[in-house]
Amino acid sequence: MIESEVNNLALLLKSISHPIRLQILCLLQTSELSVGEIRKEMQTSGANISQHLNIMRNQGIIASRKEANFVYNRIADQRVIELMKTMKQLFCSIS
Amino acid sequence: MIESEVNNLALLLKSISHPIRLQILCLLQTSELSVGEIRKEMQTSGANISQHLNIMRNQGIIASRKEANFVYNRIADQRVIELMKTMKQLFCSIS
DNA sequence: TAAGTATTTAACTATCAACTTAACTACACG
DNA sequence: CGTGTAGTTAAGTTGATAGTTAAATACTTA
Repeated sequence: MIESEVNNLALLLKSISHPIRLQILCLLQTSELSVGEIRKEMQTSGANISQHLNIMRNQGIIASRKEANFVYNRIADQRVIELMKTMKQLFCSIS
Repeated sequence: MIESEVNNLALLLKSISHPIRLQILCLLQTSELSVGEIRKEMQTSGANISQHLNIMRNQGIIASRKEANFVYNRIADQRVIELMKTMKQLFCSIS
């Protein structure tokens, strides 16, 4: 791994190394969801979720589209979906 | 993923989400190395490397053995080796 | 045992990350 | 228009993280 790759990968990992962000990525593995739909599955404020989504948007991991007054979110990078799959297989009992 | 798995995985990812720690893991992919040998490959102080190694030891990712006055380090968890391989394949041009 | 090498630890400073609250924007619909 | 709902943003507080320096430990060898 060259230096820039190490740095970029560290940034990417940092942006997913938080329980709330990991859980959001799990939820988005199969389908696009609005902020409110994500929120229903988690125990924190909407502001907090919005901030965590923003961290991942800034990293290019999550893309959003607005429809009416809902914002629908999806995983923007297929490699992150693959990475999540691998991590589930390696670190979870039932993936 | 259940809640405890999400939390543990977040801790694990956090402990590798730093350029220095990622680079150390790269170096240790194939062989065990002393702190000094690791240091030669990197641009930071020995104290700093020791601190980063300690973060990964506390997480159970790295195991160390002492021989004479060298401390040899290796990746203690085969799953982390697998994870590194996957990340290289996904995010590096030449893995 | 004294001096040298390898590594760790402690103390400190600076920077960053997370959460809360409240204010704000955007859109829908009566 | 005004009200309600969805989501974002800003400000402030608190706690965590990173790096530097210096001191301490552990071992080796003369």
